[in-house]
Amino acid sequence: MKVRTRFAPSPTGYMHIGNLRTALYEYLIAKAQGGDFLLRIEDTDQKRYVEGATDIIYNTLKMVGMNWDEGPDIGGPVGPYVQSERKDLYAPYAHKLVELGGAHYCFCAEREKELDEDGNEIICKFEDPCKKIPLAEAKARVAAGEPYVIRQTINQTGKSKYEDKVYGVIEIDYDELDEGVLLKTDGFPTYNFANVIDDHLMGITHVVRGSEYLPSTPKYNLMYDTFGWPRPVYVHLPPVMKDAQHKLSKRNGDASFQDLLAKGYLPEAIINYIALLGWNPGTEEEIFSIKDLEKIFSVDRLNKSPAIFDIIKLTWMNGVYIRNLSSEEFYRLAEPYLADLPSNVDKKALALVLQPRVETLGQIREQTDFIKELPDYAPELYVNKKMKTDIEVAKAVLPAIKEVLSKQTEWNNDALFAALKSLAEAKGLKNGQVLYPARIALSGKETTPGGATELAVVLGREESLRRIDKAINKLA
RNA sequence: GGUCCCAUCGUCUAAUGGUUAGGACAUCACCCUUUCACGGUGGUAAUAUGGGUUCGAAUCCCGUUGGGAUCACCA
Repeated sequence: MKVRTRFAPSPTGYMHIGNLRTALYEYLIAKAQGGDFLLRIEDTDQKRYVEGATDIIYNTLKMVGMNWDEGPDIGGPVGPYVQSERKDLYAPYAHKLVELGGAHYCFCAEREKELDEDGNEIICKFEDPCKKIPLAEAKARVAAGEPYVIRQTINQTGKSKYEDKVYGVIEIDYDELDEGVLLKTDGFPTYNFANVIDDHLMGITHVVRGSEYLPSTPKYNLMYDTFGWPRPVYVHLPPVMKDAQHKLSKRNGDASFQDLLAKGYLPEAIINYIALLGWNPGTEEEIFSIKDLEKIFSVDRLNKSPAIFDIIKLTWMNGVYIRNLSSEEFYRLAEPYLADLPSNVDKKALALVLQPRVETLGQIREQTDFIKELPDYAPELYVNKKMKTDIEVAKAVLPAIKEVLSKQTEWNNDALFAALKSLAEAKGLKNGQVLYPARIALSGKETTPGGATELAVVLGREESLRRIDKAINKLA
């Protein structure tokens, strides 16, 4: 049977990392077996709907190359793919489940959380009195227009059992299971119910979701069984954590895909990194495109313990992707970050020296701020033991540098480097004793994208000479 | 609190009864170098804990500890 998986987000805001990773694994499980990946929007909670959220979902998936085979925008044989558009479809199944003895009508008021004297929530299992109402009587009340919900009926005793692809056999006592609402007063299904119906109707073979559903899965199985439908293969995923205690969450502004993009992370790097958060290929390679992953992904190598999201390793990996870019491609990506530099700056030359030096595009700004304006720097910057330079050396050599540079006709890196190198030889100095002071005079910074002559090329002749002049005056 | 799940370097992970417990990020040192990076080489660093089973345990079993999840007319 052809593998079919689905990504079923609710449109409640931006895409957070844990969500994206779930989508990725769903996509890969399907693609690794030549199966279909579907997109379904779960908007049964009208209160939480956020305008524009579905576009974020579409854009994110497209940007990272997770193309869906069926979905709200492109349709498919088992649509519609938005739950609110499927609304009328659920109630008949709910009523059918009542007939089959898997559910019952309930007329209780909405449950409110009870708190004890310390303000802690009292946890107790809900015993639904409506379960005992004879079906005929319940139907009469429904027919009379009394508001009702349909609640799952759980009469089984003993242990429920199922196998999860990553966690193995899970056994839970039926006693622990709550008789949850399936169809709400407003006629909408709850997530629990809509999921079962949709997954079955859409022919989903592998249900992939967070491990928080591990304890409630027996309830789903009960419904599949009562309807006489085959249970899907379950793949529960451990959470992505912010630290040892906390899950990465939408609240508290934890990194979302959009945040990372804004900071200059590449979609390819993000996908590569999160693929490895909870899965490994079994080899020592770790740089993979999504196409590579489609070939090698396997559920067997999924991990069951939570993984902490480590932005430092992501940053390193992003650097790898940046360095692997062609210089043209890097320039294209870097250009927006170079936009407010003076017009005389040779941005292409600058991009060339920047590429091996940044790990995110966002770092371009901080590395190039000195170009627009020479920062006010301390003379002590001229002191460097390894280069054997200090303020006196700088004082002596800067005027000579100025003279050489002002005579320079060819203003490119090789020519400038040759000129300064012969200056050092003529003066009996080490290269560093000329180049280090020149670099400081040009940038006013301890670390810079490139050496002295590279900076001179970027700044241009006029600005370079002006800055060296300024340095001479500063030290005088 | 009941139930379920998890536990290897700081982090991501490999090792499915026999390895000097491997790799990557981070960190440290050195080399390269026109600073800083990049690149190269090397180092520090882990099986939570106590019992079993076994010739042999990170690996299997039990307890302990620690952490997470779940118990909504949210998904």
